[in-house]
Amino acid sequence: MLTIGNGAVPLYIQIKELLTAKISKGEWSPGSIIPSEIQLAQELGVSQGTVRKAITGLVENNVLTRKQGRGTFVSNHDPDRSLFHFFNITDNKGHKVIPDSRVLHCRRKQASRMEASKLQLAAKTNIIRIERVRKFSATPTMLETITLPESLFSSLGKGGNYNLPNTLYELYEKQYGITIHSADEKLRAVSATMHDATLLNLDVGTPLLEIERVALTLDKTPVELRISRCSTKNHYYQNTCF
Amino acid sequence: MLTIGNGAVPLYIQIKELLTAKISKGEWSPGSIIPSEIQLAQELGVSQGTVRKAITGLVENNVLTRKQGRGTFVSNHDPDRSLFHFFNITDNKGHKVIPDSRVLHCRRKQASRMEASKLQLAAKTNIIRIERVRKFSATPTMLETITLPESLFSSLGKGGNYNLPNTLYELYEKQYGITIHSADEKLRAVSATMHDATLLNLDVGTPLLEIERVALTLDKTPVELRISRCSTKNHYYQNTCF
DNA sequence: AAGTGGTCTAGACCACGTA
DNA sequence: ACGTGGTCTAGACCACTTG
Repeated sequence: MLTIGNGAVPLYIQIKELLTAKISKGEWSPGSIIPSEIQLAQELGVSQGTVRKAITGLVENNVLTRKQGRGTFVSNHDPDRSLFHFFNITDNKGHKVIPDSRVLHCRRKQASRMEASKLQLAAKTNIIRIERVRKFSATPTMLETITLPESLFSSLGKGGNYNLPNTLYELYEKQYGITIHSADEKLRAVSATMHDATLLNLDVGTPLLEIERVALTLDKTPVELRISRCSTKNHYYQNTCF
Repeated sequence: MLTIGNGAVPLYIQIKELLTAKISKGEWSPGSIIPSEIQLAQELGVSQGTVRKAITGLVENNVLTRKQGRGTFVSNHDPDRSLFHFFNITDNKGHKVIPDSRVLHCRRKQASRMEASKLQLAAKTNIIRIERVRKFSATPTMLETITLPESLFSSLGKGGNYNLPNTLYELYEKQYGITIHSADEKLRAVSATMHDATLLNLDVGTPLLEIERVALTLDKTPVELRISRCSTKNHYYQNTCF
């Protein structure tokens, strides 16, 4: 089962990859319990300590979640014990407030050059493009354009059903079996266009914070492109560096 | 030496705090080697595994650095094996390029309300305020205003010596014994003022990315406030979320 | 009571760097 | 050759959850 030998990859790394693969392949699904450390150790023919070290690494990566006395679980996007927020916007007091959202439209199109490139799709692949406004305490603050490969989310928003939940990543997981695990964000300052200005109730040319996010699954496949244009009059983007 | 008992804090956590304290107090200085795991285990009357677990935690926090065959060292800001970059600006291809910098002035003032608040100083405490322009491949791109408590950096920039190094954190460490360990950043989009526009060779009103950074020591004392206003025409702020 | 993760120990062996 | 960190084992005991 496991490779062993001189100059080889450490056992706990191999186990980490093995467990990661099981989750990526959907053999263990988000929220479900995995075998106990002792059980895994027996199956793999290693000591409990080695399995433990592998699991510890995955817990630190937010892939698994341990619950003392209960067991170890595959992390998920449930709203309570949420995987993580991915939401770095706070109000001017530093409080994280989740906005509500109103979908403006949800259209099927061919990927633009930029979308195809960011999502690593062939040119003109079919995509779903959602546009929505997010409000913080009744003030429209963010304008989001979300692009998804049609092949992975084929039923999404069909039949004019724009009543999408606020927490899309939960939907991706439950409805389409796709768990977002990490995201790359690029931030720039831009000027509000006429379109932005109308929807966010601002003057044309107002500086906006543009967040271009590519969301990735556990195996680093890009599955969502999200471009947010955000008024930073009463909010800011918060990041802590170590 | 160590507290033990039921419901107590785990040993490895206590050791972690003990080691952290030694570094905070300057008993072990940046770049220097600490006693071996075996030595520490004997001194503290615990097993090597427990010391190891404590050290592992600090390595993950970038407080210590392990070198196989040599020993464990207190992390520092040396340019080669650098502690970390704290620099999230990249060019449009995603390459991290370190800019050069030109100091415009370095003045002794009383802290503004905002500066006193962010640095947790009493009102009107003496501070040093540095303003500098940073260029990426000869193009002026960032305008930085750096505020430091005068009490900690008393000799800095005295006698009109504005010839400050590009990597200030290295200077703080070597010259003033202050090691920056983490930083909180708040990002907003703002309009270029006349002042910004002149120095960055832009039009007034151009959107700029403003980064307000408070840099902290290991014991979470704020020691630097840095406000950067950055043109994002050819660069962006990069962040990866997990 | 039984099973799970969480802490801690003692010791073996390996890989690496220095002298 | 020696000392360092890196991996791995086997087993003890504790804390927490569930039946």
